[in-house]
Amino acid sequence: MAPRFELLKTDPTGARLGRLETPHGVIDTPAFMPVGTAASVKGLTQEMLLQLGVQVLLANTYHLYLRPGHERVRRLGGLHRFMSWPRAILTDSGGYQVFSMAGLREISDEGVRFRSHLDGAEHFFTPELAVEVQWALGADVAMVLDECIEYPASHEHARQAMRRTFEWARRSKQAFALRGDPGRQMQFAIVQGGVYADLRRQSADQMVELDFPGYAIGGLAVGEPRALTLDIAAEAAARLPAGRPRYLMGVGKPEDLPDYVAAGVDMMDCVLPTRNGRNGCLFTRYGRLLIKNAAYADDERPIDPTCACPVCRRYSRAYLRHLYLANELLAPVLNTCHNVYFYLDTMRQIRDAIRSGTLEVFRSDLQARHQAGHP
RNA sequence: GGACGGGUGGGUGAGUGGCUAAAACCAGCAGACUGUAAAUCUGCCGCUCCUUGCGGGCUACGGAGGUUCGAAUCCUCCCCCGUCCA
Repeated sequence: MAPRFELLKTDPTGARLGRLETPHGVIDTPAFMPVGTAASVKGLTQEMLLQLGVQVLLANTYHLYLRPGHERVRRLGGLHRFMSWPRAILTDSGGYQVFSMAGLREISDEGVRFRSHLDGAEHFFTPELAVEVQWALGADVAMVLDECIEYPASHEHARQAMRRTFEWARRSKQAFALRGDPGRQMQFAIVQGGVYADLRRQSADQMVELDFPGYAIGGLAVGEPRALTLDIAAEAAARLPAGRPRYLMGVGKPEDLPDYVAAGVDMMDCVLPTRNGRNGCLFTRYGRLLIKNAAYADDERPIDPTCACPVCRRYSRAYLRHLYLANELLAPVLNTCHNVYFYLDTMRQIRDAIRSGTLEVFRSDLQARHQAGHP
């Protein structure tokens, strides 16, 4: 299979410009992927996502396995058809749920025993099952099951999780090979190792040895200081082959995105634009804006006067504040729309900056704006 | 005119002698949120003072007075509101 990732340019900062081909269209990288855990980016319709220019979104293997069930999705023609999404989908494996549902699961080398948060039923998740589910869903990019650990964690604990994640990656690759149609789906490995640089290097080397079409860096942004996130991400990224896409999982704040890109990351995803939008936190070039603040009660300006999104073109802060306080359904919709646009637009600007060799300028401008705050 | 029931902090509404500046919820104010168990969660929410502390002072449960070491809670009178009987 010919490599589908094309590296167009590498910036002196380490930032990369590229494109990833999938059965459902091209992903221009560096890319931001909105999170649609349950086959829905909360608050937005697929039509809105298309209009915003989303090229790829995330869905979650574990959640869709529980509900509506991967076999049902398969019968209904696969996830793209089921949710009427024509572009690319990357499914997370359920490894994050190992972390986030720590109270509801028991982990062993064989796999993870989950107690469903929906009905309490037990489910045994294995690397092989994660492959099977993602195959049934028909994701363009499938992630291997990994063990995402908490922060802080001891070196020994991180080493164990790294070891297990490697073993699972090996099994995942084997299970994936049995499917026999690598043109339909790409499988990405996940580097673990906590915040320990030696483990990260080791984990990356191991995964590269197994040879995957793409590599993710997982287990970060789980509570550690941001500088550490960046250091470890860069440490891991540096070990990964230049010709393969690199996906930093679960990041980040908008002002940090260019830093991750400069660390050599090609893909990112994060719930911040969607979740924070629902919670009234709007991202702008000048930093966060909490729309419920009394200061905006009579403010006729848009969220961000320099933003070209459908929300900023039409609605005032005063109105958006009213919607939020009144608990109107439009509030999360409009807030999420703005935030997702903002993330995508930031990535667009980052790609432009790499192309024109001005990423450093972009970064310092961004930093200056954030320090200055809202005008 | 009579018989019951009721008047509590911005709202609804607990609380029947001290642990009560007074539950809970709502509203309001502020903050958090990083591969989504999140349209969620946290803090503040009578006034005031400062050496910001499980700190001091003041005011407060319709009104006035009383009983008591101590009252939103008990007693008396009055004023409102609701229901029913005349």
